[in-house]
Amino acid sequence: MPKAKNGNARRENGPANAEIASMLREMALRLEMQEIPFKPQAFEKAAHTVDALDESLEKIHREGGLKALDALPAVGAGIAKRIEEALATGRIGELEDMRRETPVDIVRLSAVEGLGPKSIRVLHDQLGIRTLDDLARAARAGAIRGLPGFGAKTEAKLIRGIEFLGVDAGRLPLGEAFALAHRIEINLRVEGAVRELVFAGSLRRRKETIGDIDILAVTDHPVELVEQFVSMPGVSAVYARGVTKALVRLSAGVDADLRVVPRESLGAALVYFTGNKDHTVAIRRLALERGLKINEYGVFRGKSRIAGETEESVYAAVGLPWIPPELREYRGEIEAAREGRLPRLVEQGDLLGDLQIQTDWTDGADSLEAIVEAARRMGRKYIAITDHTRDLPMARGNDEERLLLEAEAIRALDRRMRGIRVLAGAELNIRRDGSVDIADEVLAKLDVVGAGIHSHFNLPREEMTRRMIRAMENPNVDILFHPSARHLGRRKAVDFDTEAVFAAARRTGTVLEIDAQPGRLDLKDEHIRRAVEMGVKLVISSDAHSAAELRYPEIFGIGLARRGWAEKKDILNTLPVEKFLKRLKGSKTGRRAPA
DNA sequence: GCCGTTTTCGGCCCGACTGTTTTCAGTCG
Repeated sequence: MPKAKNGNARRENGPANAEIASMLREMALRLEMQEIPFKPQAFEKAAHTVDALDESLEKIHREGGLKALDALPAVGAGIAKRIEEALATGRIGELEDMRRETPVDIVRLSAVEGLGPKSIRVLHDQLGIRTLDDLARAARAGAIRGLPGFGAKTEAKLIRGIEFLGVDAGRLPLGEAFALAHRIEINLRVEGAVRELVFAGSLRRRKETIGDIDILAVTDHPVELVEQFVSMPGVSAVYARGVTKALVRLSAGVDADLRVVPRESLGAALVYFTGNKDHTVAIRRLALERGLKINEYGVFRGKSRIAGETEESVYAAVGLPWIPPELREYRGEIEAAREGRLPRLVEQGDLLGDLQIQTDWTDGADSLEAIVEAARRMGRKYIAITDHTRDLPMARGNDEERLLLEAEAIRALDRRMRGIRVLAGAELNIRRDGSVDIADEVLAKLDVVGAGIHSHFNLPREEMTRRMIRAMENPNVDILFHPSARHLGRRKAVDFDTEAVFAAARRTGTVLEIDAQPGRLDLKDEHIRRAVEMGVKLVISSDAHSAAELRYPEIFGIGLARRGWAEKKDILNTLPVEKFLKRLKGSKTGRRAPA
């Protein structure tokens, strides 16, 4: 759960980092639409920096002024001034001008797959399209084919893209919900009225998208707390407010629900508001069978309350051990609990290594040295540096020569470092035919080789499956990175035969990655569960592109693995480095022993 | 607009693919 830093919590009234980052991104899109060279990338990079920051811009500016902003990577004098303006006024004047000049909803339009700023400009100039609705109407009416550069296929693709966006409308990706929850917590804790504050619902279950944010609070000042809640920044409408309950709409597009509960009912309320509906119904049914009644206030026999302060007491009352929140989806967890065969899930603190990290050798924001030092400080015992390879020129991917050069730099750094082992690796590109973009003899010299799909996302299932299996059959490919290649809310998972791919992973000794980037969360929970059942080994890695992202495995990855019923023994990077490498290389078929 | 073990000015966006073309523009990340 997000925790406010002790003591110095401040009410955050200015725009959050994420909001400023989106303003900068929108400026990049609009500059691109105007076909202004180079500036778009500059704004895009700056937005990335802001997203990856550990501290709030507001704090950085308060403590170090304009100079401190200017010192941030990819932020220079120009963007620093715009950030300062945004902090002071909540807006960037230049962005407002651009919006007035071309009033299109470029953010949502460019979220449609295959639709970029140049095309948006054409659609606006020729058809007056401003919004996603305009676009959907025009596409369905067949008004888009026939525009210069557009044809029937593009039109159909746009319709598919719009429909895909609509599927998840009204739900937030876990990463965004998490950040939002963190801000809410800070705002509620600032006055000191809260004794306990916990998030329940799908956020606590770490579901990949969140429909609303459920908050439980214990307080001696319920009226004040509710008042604080409904008047905090980011609330766009108040649906309900009472002494024990308030429901608001957030400008981020989801609802937040606050319930004030008595201390002695916190466990019962957590059970009541955490599980999905089926899980909760099943628990209440078990209670009925025993002549008990469960509600959000406790477990009752007749009028006497027999449990409810802790979750354990509630589950115990119906004859079950405590069930971890991530399992409460009614997917067999109740039977497993009753029969004493709940998995011993991987836990926070179990991870010793991180196997996918990018640096500024390619598209990462931080230097090799900086990221290794950050990993060491957070307690990692080993990390693999896996910069991109040549097929990804936009990420300045390494060719063989540069890859070996980087490996040398990594090994030199490893010799200097104490307390952390630094492994030389790469993130290869899997080509359309399943081959990879770096020669075998070079791969054989690396410690950790991951390969992932970065193009040709729409191959038919059989071809995609063959492609993935062929990549895993390469004796030098240790890990399949972000196996389904999805981008939450933006790009669907590629279509592949999971049974065949997982079987091949097992047969070839290839490890599957659980990519903890909040935009990826890949593999997803049910695939993790199936992979575990099939005996496939997994790693949880950050896919970090900056030091701040190194914490993704703990924030998102562990929860995801737990949703997939993964135990510590299923996750290879819970092993110490020597054992890890032995397992990684030893299980791989067709691999010649290193000379 | 940002950046500097090639540079305080002149580089940065590289290449494959798709769908639209009939030699190319836009998107991908």
